Amino acid sequence: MIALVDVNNFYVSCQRVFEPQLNGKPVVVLSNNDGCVVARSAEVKAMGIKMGAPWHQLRDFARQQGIIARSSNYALYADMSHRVMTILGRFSPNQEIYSIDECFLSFAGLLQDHTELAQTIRQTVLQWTGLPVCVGIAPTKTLAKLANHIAKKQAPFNGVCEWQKLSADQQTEQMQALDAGEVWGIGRKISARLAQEGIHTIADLRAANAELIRKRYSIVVQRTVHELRGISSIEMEEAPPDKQQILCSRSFGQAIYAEQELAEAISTYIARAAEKLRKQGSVAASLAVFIRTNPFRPKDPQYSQHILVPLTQASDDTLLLTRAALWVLKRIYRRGFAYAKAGVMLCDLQPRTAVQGHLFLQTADSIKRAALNKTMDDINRQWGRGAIRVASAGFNQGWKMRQNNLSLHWTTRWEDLPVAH
DNA sequence: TCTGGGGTCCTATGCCGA
DNA sequence: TCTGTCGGCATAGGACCC
Repeated sequence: MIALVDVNNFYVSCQRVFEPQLNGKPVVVLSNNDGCVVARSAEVKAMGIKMGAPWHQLRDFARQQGIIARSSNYALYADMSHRVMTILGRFSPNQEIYSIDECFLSFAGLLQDHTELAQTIRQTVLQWTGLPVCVGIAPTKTLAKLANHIAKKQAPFNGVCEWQKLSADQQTEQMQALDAGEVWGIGRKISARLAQEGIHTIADLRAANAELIRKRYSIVVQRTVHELRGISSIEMEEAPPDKQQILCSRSFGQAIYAEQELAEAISTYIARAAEKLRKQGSVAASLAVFIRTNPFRPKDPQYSQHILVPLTQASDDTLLLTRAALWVLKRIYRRGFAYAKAGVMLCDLQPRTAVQGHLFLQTADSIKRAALNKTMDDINRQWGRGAIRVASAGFNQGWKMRQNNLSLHWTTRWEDLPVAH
């Protein structure tokens, strides 16, 4: 049996832990650059505001309705997530952290009543972190997700839905009441196609011909059908696999024109990506850079370009990767465009231990260089990101993203530590 | 003025050599 | 030698997730 534990309105709930005056009020958290709505409190959902809605279109309405906005504070969410996951890990020997706010726990071989245990989990997480969670329990991951959804939406469940405790008729009723698009793995496109074939509800999808589904859609959708029938087809993952690619991209606070400014942004992103790369002990054998104008302003001249280049030797060195990325930037940069976004991607990742030496490359400095990178990582960990950086990352950074409603870093910065009176 | 960021997996396609 | 086929591989793009 598998439990899915999920924090309700995670980002909003994190904000409320440290700003209790936000409880009961309509609150949204905005994406990077204060672009669109990425988390909504129950009050905001009730107003019909959609996930992903552009904030600039909502601002007037929000002001009228008294909606409170916060810029996203990822340092806070990452830290709170870590606390929640650590607590949840105590309840099962087998935990798969699926995203920043949810994880699967294996309840296999557990003697205790599952619903009781899930209630204990809810109380513990709430008491120790201040965050509300709901739990879905079922024989497959897809059903556990569905049960979690039901636990969240239907008050009588009191935050926990154990699928097996519903009768067959109740299970069917629940599935008939929900659109197929609510199922984990069925997105907008596939649910639209399913609807054309008369498959509207989850019950319809469960009853569909799995072989036909495989032919018309994909093996992924077929697995989902099996999972809905209680046949486990998506396994628990013990350890998170190493990343296959590492991407860092941002929209700019305002449009930028100069190659110099793009170079600063690219340097900053490479430094961040390389840091992640070193953290997982990998090296990158190729690297991509992209820049683009704002596609939401079709009347402006548009330009979007990216190039992927192989590196002579796979590396995790910030300086080397920066040099390569700036070289690529020179190739794709065109004057006269209003650039809105840029990014870098590190690809063809390999374990550092598996790197092949290069016959013609000097590596005399490589040990020194590794030490330098480690020192930079140490300094930035202790003093905050960007405390030490490559000069090409610049010092003005006029392209930095907007964060007009950023809260304090209550749990990760000493000077922001809340004071109790 | 103002529309996120970071991933994964799968399929289709085209090329190459056997 | 020519032609057809097939599997493997790389790549691009689409779909999904949060």
